[in-house]
Amino acid sequence: MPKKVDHDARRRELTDAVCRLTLRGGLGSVTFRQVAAEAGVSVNLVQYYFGTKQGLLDATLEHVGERSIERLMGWIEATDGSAREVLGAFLKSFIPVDEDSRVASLMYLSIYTEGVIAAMGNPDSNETRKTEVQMMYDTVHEQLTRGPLRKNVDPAAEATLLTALIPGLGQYVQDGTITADTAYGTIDHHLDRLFRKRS
Amino acid sequence: MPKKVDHDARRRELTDAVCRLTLRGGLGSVTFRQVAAEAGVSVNLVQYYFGTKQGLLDATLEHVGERSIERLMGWIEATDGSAREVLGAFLKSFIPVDEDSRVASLMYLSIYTEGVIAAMGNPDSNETRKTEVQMMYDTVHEQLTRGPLRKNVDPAAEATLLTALIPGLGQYVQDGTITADTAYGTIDHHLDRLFRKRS
DNA sequence: GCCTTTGTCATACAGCTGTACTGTAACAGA
DNA sequence: TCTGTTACAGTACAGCTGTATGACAAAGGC
Repeated sequence: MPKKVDHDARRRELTDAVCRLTLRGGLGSVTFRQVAAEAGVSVNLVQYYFGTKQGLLDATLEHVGERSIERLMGWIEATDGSAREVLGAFLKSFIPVDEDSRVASLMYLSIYTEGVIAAMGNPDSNETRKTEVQMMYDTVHEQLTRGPLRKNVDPAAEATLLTALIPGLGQYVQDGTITADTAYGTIDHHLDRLFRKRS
Repeated sequence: MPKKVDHDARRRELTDAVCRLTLRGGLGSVTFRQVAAEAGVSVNLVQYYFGTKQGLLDATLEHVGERSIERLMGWIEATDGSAREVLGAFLKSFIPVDEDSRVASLMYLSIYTEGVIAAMGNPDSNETRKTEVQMMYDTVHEQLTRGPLRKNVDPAAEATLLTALIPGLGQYVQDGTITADTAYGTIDHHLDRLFRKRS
């Protein structure tokens, strides 16, 4: 096989270009030609590596997701391992604070939401999204059950609330309605309401 | 002046067509030609009444918003006027339950979010969105201050949480992740946590 | 009765889109 | 050294988009 090229690296270069474009001009400005120009390659190269446009967007989301998970792992390792701390780190990881998490948040809000909107009329597919939300719910629920919770706190009900709350907080931080600190404060404040303080 | 035509009615026919199309195939399927076909008129008529496409979308959002407000007013009048009940009605009005509110929720999620995404790189404009969110926050905050609240409940912090929570709940109901009853339950449960029960 | 305005249609246009096709330089294995 | 595969570029194509232009029927004011 001739001309050994690191495919993964090349693909990442291109999906990075997608991220930069989205960050600048929104998803609407992400076209094959724009991506090619941004990455300094030919249009066909983008096709060559991703085939279709949906393939490009899917790969972008995947790459962004991978980096988000890596970031999250780092955060969790920095905690004391208690349910309260781990859950806090998990929830806060969805709040865009630096360039990386801003990109992640934006890409998810863009591609993801677009997919949801497009697949809204017909109830087929839309599966991946549900499982993603379900995973978030499950994670939150799992940490909540680890406790220690205050009296009359229902893990299932609170997991639903938190799972619905976090994307909204992230979005408001993203568009500058509130600051990241306010979002953090909201999360901490609510977690204080759920968890018993340990002595 | 010849050929008297009810402009408002005509415009509403066209924006209704936009809603139906969005409900079926997402915002991506809303084009001048599709709208014209759906409404059974010529392409140019859509231009004639709205000029540009942005004008069409803006008018659609406006019409949807008007009907949402009417619906909300009805709900509020059905309450006992207490802060707890009024706030509950206000928050629940954002949860899509019937065809009307489903359309409202979807149109906002679509047009609105798209606008936010598009205007994300450049921090200009984006004003209208902020004021909308601000209005929601203000309304929630106003009702919270009416009380009676439990001890140690901060209206500002809780208004932030609720304002971020509601869109997420609405979206999950929209895509079938949770039921409307679950969303209602989440809202009621949380309001119970904030308000003192009156005897 | 005529004329101007208004509502409506049909069609044209330039631009952009995703995708397909053709060509070609470089390198690996024979 | 030859050959087949790989990584890329250039360009063509069909389709769709929003928008502009031109024509035409109808109806009220003079």
